[in-house]
Amino acid sequence: MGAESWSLTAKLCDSCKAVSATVFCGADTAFLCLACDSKIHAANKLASRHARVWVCEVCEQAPASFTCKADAAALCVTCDRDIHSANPLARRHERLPVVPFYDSAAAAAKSHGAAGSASPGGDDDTKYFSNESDNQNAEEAEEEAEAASWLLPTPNNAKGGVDLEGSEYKSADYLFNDMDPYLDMEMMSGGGDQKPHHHHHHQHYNSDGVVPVQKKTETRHVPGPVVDGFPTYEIDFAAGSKPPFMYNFASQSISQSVSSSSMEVGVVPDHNAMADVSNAPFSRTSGGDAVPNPVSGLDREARVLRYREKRKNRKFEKTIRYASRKAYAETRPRIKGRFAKRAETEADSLLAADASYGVVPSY
DNA sequence: GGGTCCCGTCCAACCACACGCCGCC
DNA sequence: CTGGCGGCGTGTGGTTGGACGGGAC
Repeated sequence: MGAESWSLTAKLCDSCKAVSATVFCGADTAFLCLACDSKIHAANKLASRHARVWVCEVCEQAPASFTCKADAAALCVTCDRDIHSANPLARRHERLPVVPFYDSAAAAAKSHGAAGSASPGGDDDTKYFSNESDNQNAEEAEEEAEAASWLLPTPNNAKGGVDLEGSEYKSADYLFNDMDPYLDMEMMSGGGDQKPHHHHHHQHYNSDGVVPVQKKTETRHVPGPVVDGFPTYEIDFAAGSKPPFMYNFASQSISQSVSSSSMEVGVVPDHNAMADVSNAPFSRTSGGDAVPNPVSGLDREARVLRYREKRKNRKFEKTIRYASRKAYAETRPRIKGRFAKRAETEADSLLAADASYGVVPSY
């Protein structure tokens, strides 16, 4: 799964014009495929210092500006707003400004699993959840980090362990202060999110849920004015931290029609709003020459739909941590679906089978 | 419009046990 | 400090009962 599987045309590599672009080089203002990126940016020392970012996974037309941990996706400003302005839960997704990489895109893809976008080689499932990889430790660390990003601090934690003056608690509070509590409940169930430990749909907003929140990181997100229910950020990067590779994040009226929830419940998008969104220009922080307008409203709608489906399949599948346990569970006897005690004879035969396994029988 | 019934959908709970983890020696 | 051992907790999947939503009456 990946860029190739998207039926709509992704932006082509500015260099070879043959393959869809997966990275964007700000210095060159060029969209490049993996191969060309490696070729070009390994050419000399100067080129190797070009900061690159992934191309947005949704529109595949613009440089990613944010990485959504919950969606495990890199999104451009417009798509980020499309998707995360939809509802309170989506708004709570922890998004971090995309950090540019200077290494080869292939290497960056390996080291920045969740930060990647339109996946190099096309298979971001592998990137996010490669289960048989050689790089087991890095993978586990990545998984842990991702899992951690999903944990919602309980109010107790927020009050006790987290500085109330910090942005973490305040931002969550901020994000919820205007929410419609009955909006987008299906995010938790229909969307296949990690299961809440409470009963049924209407109880999903709980303090101990697993819905991620905007968390305090090395960056400080200072909520600005809410634009149509969506906060505008002023991101203040702490001294010492690298400035993010960002594009403008202009306040703009935005419809909530293009959203995870609306898509998932089949609400017909407001095409006027779609056009409004898709026509939103994104300009570069430097240079000022405009990047081509991403995609039409319908294209965007289709892309977002595909993205949603992709995310659903990818992100919310049950994660098997121990394949051996899975294998064992599948072979265990059951009674009405419940694990049953293994009959002694069966256990004996299994033991015998184990004992004899690999032993050359003697006659 | 409100109440009741029925049907379809969703999901937490249940079970046994191998294995990972941790403390102890 | 290291390795072995033992105990405890965790994770695993198919089925089911209960709860809920929505439509019909």
